[in-house]
Amino acid sequence: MSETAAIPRLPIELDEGKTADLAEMFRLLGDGTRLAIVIACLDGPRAVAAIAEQTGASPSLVSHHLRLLRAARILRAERRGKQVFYSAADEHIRSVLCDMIEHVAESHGDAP
Amino acid sequence: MSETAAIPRLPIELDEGKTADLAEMFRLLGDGTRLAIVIACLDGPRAVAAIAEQTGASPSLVSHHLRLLRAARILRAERRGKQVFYSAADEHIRSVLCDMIEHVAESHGDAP
DNA sequence: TGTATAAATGAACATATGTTCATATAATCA
DNA sequence: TGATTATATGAACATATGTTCATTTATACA
Repeated sequence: MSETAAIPRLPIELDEGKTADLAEMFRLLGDGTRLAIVIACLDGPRAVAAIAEQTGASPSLVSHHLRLLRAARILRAERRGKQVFYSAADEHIRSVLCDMIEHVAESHGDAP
Repeated sequence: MSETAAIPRLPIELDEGKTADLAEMFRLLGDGTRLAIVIACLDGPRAVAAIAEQTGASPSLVSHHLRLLRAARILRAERRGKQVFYSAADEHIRSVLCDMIEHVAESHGDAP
């Protein structure tokens, strides 16, 4: 409404390195298959085969993506016998997804 | 702390199409140059040349990226004379960034 | 031990993507 | 009008990236 509103700032100063780290995180969520894998792991630990079935991707492809997601600490792995269960590393991932969902929802059509 | 906590769910059901839309948004933030451009526009409208200077990218490259960010409604454009000012389309973008910054901060080092 | 199941890994390939350079459009002012 | 500044656009290229297929590692069970 006004042109000089008090807009909250980002919690840190973003130098080039931190920006690159951030971008890397977004890049990992920026693939449909990988994002579906992350979403499949949001509601609790899922085995690789289960993720493959739910997402429609091959177990091999899922495993490749899981390695990246695990390395980035987006997902965490836990072995139980022959199976390895993956789940979200923390709640920030869920928050990020919720905010982006709201953004997409508002962008698609309802201009006040 | 317990193994069956009440975890809040995502605000919508994500079918394949919506997941792809979401991924597309993350993909756009998943490039260092593009993310720097978005960040440069968070604190108010910035002209293209100013964005180029702040990010160190060429005006041409910035313009290419701005077109994608504008099309995805991540940034909005406003012309004033010869210059075009870009700013964040809504506050969700900022929220997404804040959450991801916190995620990266927690992932980098402090395991309890 | 050997067999079966689950997951991980490596190589190879097709495609997508970021960047640069040259050129075009838009707007202001002499 | 012509000249200058500010963005935008298109083509071309080098590189990155997602996927598949074949192979390997790991665990459980007979």
